[in-house]
Amino acid sequence: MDIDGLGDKLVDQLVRLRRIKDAADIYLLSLEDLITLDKMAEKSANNILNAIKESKNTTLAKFIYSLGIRHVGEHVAMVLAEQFRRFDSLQKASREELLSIQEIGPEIADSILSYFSNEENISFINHLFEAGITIKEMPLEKAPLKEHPFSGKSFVLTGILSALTRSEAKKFIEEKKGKVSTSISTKTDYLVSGKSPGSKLAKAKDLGVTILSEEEFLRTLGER
DNA sequence: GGATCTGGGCAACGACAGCA
DNA sequence: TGCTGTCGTTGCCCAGATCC
Repeated sequence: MDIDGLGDKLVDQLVRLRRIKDAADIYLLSLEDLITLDKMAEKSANNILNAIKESKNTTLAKFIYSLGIRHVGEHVAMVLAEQFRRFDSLQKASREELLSIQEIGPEIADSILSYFSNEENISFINHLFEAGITIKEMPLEKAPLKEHPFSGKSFVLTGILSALTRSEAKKFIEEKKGKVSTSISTKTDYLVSGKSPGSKLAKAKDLGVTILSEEEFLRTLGER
């Protein structure tokens, strides 16, 4: 659910002290529950409570990703959200429906079916909704986007970006119908190179990939 | 000011999907 | 069936925020 400030050490403490039994209990935590933890004062506790509150209203893709279904990461979760639009539709999906989706093969389909056939998982999902999680509605039909230079192109990001974070850059590319990958291949169209680029820059040059500086990327992003 | 924790970033590796 | 490209996971490092 991408809650800022809630890392593994804190979760460890919360579980150890029996403040939470599963992830849904995080949404029932109070200031008193947090403030008594090690290395936790009022400021941090309030930051975490705000982050928890903000994460309650989430997107379908993020919610699917957060369930931790094997083989379903951020990308596959987005594919499933685009396809099914509603969480209950995904829950009821048949193997055939899942296999008919581009990028979903038998392993992933079986993993999803297995997850939703487990009663413990269903009870956990119900617990999350009872704790106040809401999923933002997805429009039935997406408004047609004007063709953008990034549309249909494959991107890889390297180095430190100064004007935006990687996740923001990724979000912007995806909004323009581009795709973000983690490794350079012959199918990569653009490498966006920030400060202190890694080995990807050399590989991109070898493969003749177009290299964009952060400034060029932002300028092109603003086009159309 | 040191200690601790988190988040961001990179790299490596295994697993998966798609294709010939 | 093997190959290629992509994705997910994990581990490591570093910088920044916060606590004590």
